Amino acid sequence: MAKSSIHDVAKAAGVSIMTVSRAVRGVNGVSEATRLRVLEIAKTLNYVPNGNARALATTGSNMIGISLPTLFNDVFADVLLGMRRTFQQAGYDSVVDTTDYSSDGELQFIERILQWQPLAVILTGVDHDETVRARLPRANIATLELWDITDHPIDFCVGIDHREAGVALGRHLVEKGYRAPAFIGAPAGKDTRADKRVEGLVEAFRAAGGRTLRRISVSDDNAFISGYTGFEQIDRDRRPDVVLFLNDHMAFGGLMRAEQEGLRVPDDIGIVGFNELAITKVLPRRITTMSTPRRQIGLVGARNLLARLNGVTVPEKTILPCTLVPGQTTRAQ
Amino acid sequence: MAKSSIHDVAKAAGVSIMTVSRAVRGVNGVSEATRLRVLEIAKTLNYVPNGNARALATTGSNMIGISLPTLFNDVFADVLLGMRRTFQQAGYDSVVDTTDYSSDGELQFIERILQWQPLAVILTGVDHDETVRARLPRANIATLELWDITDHPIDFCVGIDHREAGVALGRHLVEKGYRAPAFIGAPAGKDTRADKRVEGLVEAFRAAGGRTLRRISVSDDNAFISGYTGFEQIDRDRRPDVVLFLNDHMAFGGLMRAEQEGLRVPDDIGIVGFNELAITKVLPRRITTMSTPRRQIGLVGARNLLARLNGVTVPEKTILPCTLVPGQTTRAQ
DNA sequence: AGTGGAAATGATAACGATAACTTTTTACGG
DNA sequence: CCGTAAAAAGTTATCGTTATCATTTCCACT
Repeated sequence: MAKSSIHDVAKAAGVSIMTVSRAVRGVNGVSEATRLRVLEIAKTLNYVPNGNARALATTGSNMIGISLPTLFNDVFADVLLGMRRTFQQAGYDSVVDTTDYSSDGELQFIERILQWQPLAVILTGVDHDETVRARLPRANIATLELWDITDHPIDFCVGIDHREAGVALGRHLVEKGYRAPAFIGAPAGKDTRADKRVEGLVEAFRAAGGRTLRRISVSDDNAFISGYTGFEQIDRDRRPDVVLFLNDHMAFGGLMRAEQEGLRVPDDIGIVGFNELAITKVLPRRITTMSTPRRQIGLVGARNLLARLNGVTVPEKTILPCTLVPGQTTRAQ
Repeated sequence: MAKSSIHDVAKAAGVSIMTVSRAVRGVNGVSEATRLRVLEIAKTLNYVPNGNARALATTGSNMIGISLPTLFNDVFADVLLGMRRTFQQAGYDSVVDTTDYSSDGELQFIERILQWQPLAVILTGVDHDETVRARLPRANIATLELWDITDHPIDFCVGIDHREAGVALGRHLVEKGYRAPAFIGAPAGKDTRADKRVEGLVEAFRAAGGRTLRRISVSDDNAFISGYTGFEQIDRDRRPDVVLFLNDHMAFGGLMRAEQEGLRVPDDIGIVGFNELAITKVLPRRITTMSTPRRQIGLVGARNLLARLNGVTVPEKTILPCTLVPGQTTRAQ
């Protein structure tokens, strides 16, 4: 069964292609009788409108391109969840791609997606290759930057203040008496959001006269494993009193390793995660973490984008609040 | 800066549009000098070829559509990992979408993706809406079914034998003396792969004269949480001696709940997962599970698909082996 | 029956690229 | 300096659809 075009349907139905076009789009200008007949024939012929021709003729698709660093992180799955559903209900198609945290990957995504004349582009974070900005003239393509914020977004952004989150976390730990922090996560420069949180941490600890934060980089794809192996790399002679992880899954991996090494948590060492991922809800001891409004970021981002597409002006910068979640993996006092 | 077409570039460069077309595609028939000049101008004009027009003119894109049930499952992230990289290196674009385990969602995916004249389509599982098969005439669109297997694939399939995995797991547990199994997972009919595993389990336990398997359905998006809440629903008066979960994350959630209820694992109750997800590698006690070759499924699938696209005949059915991983959450004897 | 106007239908020209063919230019040997 | 083949560049038709405008059909009302 070869693929049939609007032409074939028209011929089979004995009408012009315009009538078929109108019938399948459900627009006005066809009698109910012919519409039904045309749709009937279209179905038997297995007719599927050619999106390329359609997009070409109407100059512009209804597609929204979404770029994420990775799918191996519940954070982005969460963000995506609210978003895609919203777009779909509004009649837009969305296409997701991953960059594996490389700005080059992001650039490639942009180049690929722009070929399809998208209506909008959604990027993760606010730090991009210089070329990316140049390629996204806000006049033509609505651009949403998610998960991080900046005073000078390409178009507009919705996210959390990572630096501030780092500061808040750091101050909390300082209050609890911690003075020698370590951070385990992606290498500096890879995940710029994490870098900003680390900056905030450093500031908070420095203000309290604490020891310089030690940073340990790990690279395994999987968070549990990299948390575990990251913890192994801690210098046993100058052991930190608290270890902060890129996220809760890594923190859990680290926690497992700590216990295996015979360290008592939180007495010997504190463990801190980030994001308040679902796993923390099932553990007997809550991990100290920072709750981030991921679902909401997706929702607000999507809604703002829809508004923006309909010509409504939206705020350039939307900051959503995080909440500190004290747990039992850091000292009570 | 308005978007510019091949026309604008041609005019600016003082050549015909064909020359621009050849230059940007890097095909033969343009002198090195003009090519450079054209590319230079194209760059300054911010020219991006219109993929829609291109696909229309060449009748057919280089796009591969991938349908997955969800991104909230490391299994599919794993499968995807090897696949997309392979496609990208081979010069194909891939587009991922999720169905949330609904066959209607899958159908919608098909309808959407077919508009873009994809080169190939990748589906998860082998059980589809009747319409899906009709829409995918293997002559036109290569179709790969992943993660499950069947004797009559739409085109060809690469996966594991879920029923057999269930039987193997069941036999192992029977050997260990278990006779009263329960399964906690998605409602029957939602995840057909899980259903097949359950079938296998039922068979194995029945053959040993065990109690009928109890099935508990949970629906939370998150595996840790649904494992936890699923375990709560266990009938305390007729407690099973072993609980099998849809996957290791759910098993971990269940394990946490069991311990909170004061049950000793494995003495009071056995806990079994599936997939050997990364978290199992960091736990002090290994969860009894079944290791599945997810990465390999992605790789083999992708390679076969590439071969298929180049006219090579590939096997209709490729079964990859699973490995039982006995752990400490079931009795040793 | 005749007429005006709305509804239904059709014809034609884009949309932005590529394929296939034709024409012009270049290069080189005699 | 000519002839000729190869390389470079251009012309035209086409892909499948939609926008726009032109035409036909259908009714309701005088």
